[in-house]
Amino acid sequence: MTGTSILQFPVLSEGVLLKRYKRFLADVELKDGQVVTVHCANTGPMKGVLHPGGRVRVRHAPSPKRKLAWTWEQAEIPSSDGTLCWAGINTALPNKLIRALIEAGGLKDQLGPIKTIRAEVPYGLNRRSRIDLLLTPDDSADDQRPIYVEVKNTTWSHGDVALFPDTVTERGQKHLEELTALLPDARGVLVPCLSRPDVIAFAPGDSADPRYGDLFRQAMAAGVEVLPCCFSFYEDQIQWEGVRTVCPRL
DNA sequence: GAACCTACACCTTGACTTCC
DNA sequence: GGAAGTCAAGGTGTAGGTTC
Repeated sequence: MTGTSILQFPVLSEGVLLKRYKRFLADVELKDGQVVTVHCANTGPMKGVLHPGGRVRVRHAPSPKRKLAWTWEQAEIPSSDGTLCWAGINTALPNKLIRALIEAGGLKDQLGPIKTIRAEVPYGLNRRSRIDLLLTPDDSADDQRPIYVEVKNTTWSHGDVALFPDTVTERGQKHLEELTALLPDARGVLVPCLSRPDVIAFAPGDSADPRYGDLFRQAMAAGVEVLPCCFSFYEDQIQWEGVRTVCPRL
């Protein structure tokens, strides 16, 4: 079912990134010349996708509850083959994307038939962490263990290999340890959401966070499953490009 | 009991402040 | 100087209270 639309939404507006500042904010010049301040839903260093002067897509979502009416959703980036492609930068999107993918049966081969999906379920030490998705296998599944799914968004790449993290992430390290600790009573699944279509594999970003790389390899050796899911981004939808291979080390 | 609303916790990471 | 805590914006889901 690769190439099928997983999420659809109203057409995004296109503009040019002027500058990003205070990590949460960016100024974008829209096609009509209007300059708007947009919420940047990605507080990380955004390696590989932060290109002032480059084209971006933003969503208009005015609300009394929001200070900013615009949200930065996508950025045009140079792809591994030298052409241009669009990448998703909103870190809140991958959870929805992976949930929609599972509900559509896109990971049935890897996860088996699923009965229920719950989001943000407390788990881990003192239940102070929350797993992104907790899956309950269908009664017909061979493996009846609950499936804990941790989703990570990545836009960084080296050549055609996607990398995560792009900076030291203690939280990411903790998530790997907690996923490993769930074994063997449950299945622990790490889903790197590859928010760019030009990558063919996934590897841990050792150069950014060597400890994360070590924990990643330990987790895989212990039985944590890794399912890098690749997506392509359009102005009105997101399509699934399939599961990519895992390189334990770049 | 169902539906709705509100409050709260957590998630993302880096800059800044406070304290030892 | 280093460690720890706080804060920033917005989204999401859960828990609990209220209403019908």
